[in-house]
Amino acid sequence: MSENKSYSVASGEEAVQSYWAENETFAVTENDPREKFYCLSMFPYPSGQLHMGHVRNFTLGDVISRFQRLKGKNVLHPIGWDAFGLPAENAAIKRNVPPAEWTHSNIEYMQGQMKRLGFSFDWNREFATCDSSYYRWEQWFFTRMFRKGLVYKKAAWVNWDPVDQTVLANEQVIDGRGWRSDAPVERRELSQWFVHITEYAEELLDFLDRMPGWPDKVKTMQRNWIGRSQGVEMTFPMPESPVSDITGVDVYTTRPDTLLGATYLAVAPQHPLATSAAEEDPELLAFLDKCNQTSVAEADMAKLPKEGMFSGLYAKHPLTDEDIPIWVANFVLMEYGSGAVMSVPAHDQRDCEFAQKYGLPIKQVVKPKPDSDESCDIASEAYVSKNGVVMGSGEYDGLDFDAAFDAIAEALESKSLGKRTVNYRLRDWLVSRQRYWGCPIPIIHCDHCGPVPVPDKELPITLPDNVSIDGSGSPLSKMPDWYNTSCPDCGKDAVRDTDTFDTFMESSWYYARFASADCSEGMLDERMQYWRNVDHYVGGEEHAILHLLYARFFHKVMRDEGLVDSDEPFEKLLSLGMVLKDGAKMSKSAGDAGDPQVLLNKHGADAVRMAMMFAAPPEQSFEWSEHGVESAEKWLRNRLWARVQEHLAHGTPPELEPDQLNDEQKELRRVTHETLAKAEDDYGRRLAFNTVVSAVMSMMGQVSKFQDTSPQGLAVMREALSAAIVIMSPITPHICHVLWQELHGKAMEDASWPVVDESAMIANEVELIVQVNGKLRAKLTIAMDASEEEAEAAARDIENVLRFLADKTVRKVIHVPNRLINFVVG
RNA sequence: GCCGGGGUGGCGGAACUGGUAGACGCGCCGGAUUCAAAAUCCGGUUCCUUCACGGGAGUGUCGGUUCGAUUCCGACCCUCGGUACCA
Repeated sequence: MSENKSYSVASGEEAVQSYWAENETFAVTENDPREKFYCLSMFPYPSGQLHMGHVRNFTLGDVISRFQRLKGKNVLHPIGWDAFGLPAENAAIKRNVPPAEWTHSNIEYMQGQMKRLGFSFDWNREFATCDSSYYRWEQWFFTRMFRKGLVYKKAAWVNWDPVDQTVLANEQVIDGRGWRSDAPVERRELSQWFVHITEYAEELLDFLDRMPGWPDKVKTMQRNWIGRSQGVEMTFPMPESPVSDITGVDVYTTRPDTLLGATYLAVAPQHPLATSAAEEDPELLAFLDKCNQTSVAEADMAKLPKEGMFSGLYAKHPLTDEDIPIWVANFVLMEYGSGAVMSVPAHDQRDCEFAQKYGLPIKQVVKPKPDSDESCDIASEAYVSKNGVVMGSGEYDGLDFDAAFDAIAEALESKSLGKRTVNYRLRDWLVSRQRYWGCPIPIIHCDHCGPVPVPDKELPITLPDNVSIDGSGSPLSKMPDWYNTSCPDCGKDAVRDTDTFDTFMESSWYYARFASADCSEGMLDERMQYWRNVDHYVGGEEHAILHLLYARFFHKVMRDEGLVDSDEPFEKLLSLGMVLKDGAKMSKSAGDAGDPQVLLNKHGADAVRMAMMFAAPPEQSFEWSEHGVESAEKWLRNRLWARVQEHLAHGTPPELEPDQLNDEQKELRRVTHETLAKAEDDYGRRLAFNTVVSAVMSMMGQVSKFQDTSPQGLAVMREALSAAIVIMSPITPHICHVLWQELHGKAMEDASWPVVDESAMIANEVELIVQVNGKLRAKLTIAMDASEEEAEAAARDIENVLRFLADKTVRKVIHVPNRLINFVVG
């Protein structure tokens, strides 16, 4: 072995990558005696090139996979492509390149980048969601959901670009205008497919309490998103309604105790009562038009100043029969609930501000309890507490929240004007998109039979490729050759649905497909039973709600269809913080920010991976800087590589004999085993890969100072270097592969995590902190596990401590063994 | 607006269960090596004060609990993510 052998990034890493490819090192099967471990990084959208957010995501998944392999697991670590979506159509419009072609060339390029980064993927299982062999089973599954009654059609409001004559995604609406046409967006009502996720709301909520492997932060967000509440659904009757099938205004409230304080109703601008009233009121019509010229995005709506207008209509109060005016308000969402709310300005802050603005009556019906210290000044702000007692409500006066809730609910129930209900903020999942580059919805519309699911034997319904995309309309709806067909039930002329699925449909079950990626007989096969449940799912925090909730829902529906036999898809979740560039999330819309290619060429994959892992703990967002990459490369070359080469030049040492070591040798051995123990804990439990790196750096600092070339000195050195290589190998697998081979003549992938020798970690002395009144005054080296008496005596011997104890009385001594002793003086 | 995070030296971050704030690295400063430089190696580096020993302040802001708070509680400021058609 040559002492001068230098570390070469380019040739070295690519040779190791070829070795992995030729040996299919990371291809796994189900016929394996080891315990299985399924590690999955959220698959990427093939946007063109990887950005540093991808590098972080896949490196983290790779580190976890490689660590679990060292721990003796049979690790499945697959990769695929979330290939349908808007950017491919945008590219088609802009550069006149077909979405399929654009997508496939992006995939090819990004595959190359992934291989160059050395990820331990089982490439045999790779697929893209735009492969008909994949989406075929999504179509098949949708028809199962259709037959189960889990899907239905309903009108929904979309952003409409009046110039391009097309539906806009929220992202495509910029300051209320279409991104290409710059025309003010309008709202338009379309008939759309919905999936009945609310039917699973209770279960989706309940299981959050049984998912210890998920971060509380994500579970809290999902809980709030589902938004379960208990309240009362009631009707404000309208004996003289202008709309024939409306006989009252339905509202839901969680505060029936304040019902007697309701002074007006507010309906959404899209509510049938509003549109009806506007027919005879040009001013109201103008207001509705104005309301309909905003995007449908909740964030945009919520930022609008709260505005409203009286509709001229009244409803009857369900308990008092009083006339209650009906207002139209821009903050009421048509999509949520019944599109109408009852307003109690005295006890709801938003209602209060609205009432003040428009001079509507404010009627107080709850007051603080006499012994309460709550403040209540209805003139300035609403009193929203549930701890008060009812007043000004006749027979209900004096009741507390619970009693008033029940009494008023019963009164409404006895008049058949209301009932107690559980309500969810969660809305059903709108899955239809008026776009081309997505999975065609497998439904045929027949004038005689209605919507009919495409029979299994006719699946998949593939996308036509001779399509022209010019940014106007919905491409499939302009292709009669494609959509004209016959009804599977009656055989008469019929048309295909020309919408495609929301791409969250594809990402809701891909994790399961990886277990049986090549199965052509069904959506999943028995191999899913072996791999079932992703043990560790790694992905960005931006997916904390939508993607993860849809995937959990899909899993439960698959379970109810007998396709999987567990309740939840992901045992453990690692929710990654954002990699920011100039303070914002890296994404397709942010352009090419953070292309790792230059860094890979210059410093190699190990250095890029190491710099990324070292930069911050996984859950934390941070601003990416390239500065760490060069220093990572230097450390690998000048520390790890150099120390191993020096060591190899001394030949093979004898067997390590722990009992024969001198103090210095014991000390290095203690550091080695403490580092191993810390790294194992950081990898397995804490997921703090940044501190794994810093621990190894510290350890290598000790190694560099250790100059002992005696036989046992070399043996201790060899143990230390071997530990450093094993610990680093999940993060910097290429250089570790080479060094391990040189040190042990064996393949790195056959190595296993060393057993920590507890006896090597025992120290004789500890450093004790000495405080006076909680302030650090001295440090003290003392025997391990010294008693309080010994510690106190030793501390009282220190000059600086005595200075602070002089002419004071020690009132208390706090001793935390092996940590500190604190004198409380007065 | 609403929901959920985050805020620690010049910078990225560490401090794991309330017990030494600033590990490790970048940057910077000094030294060794060199004819010189690059590369490499060694040392220093929160701020104020002190010749020094030491002392004081300090983890977004203000307040609280505690012998002791980056850590727990309350209010606020800033910032990031999500907000249902970006993925």
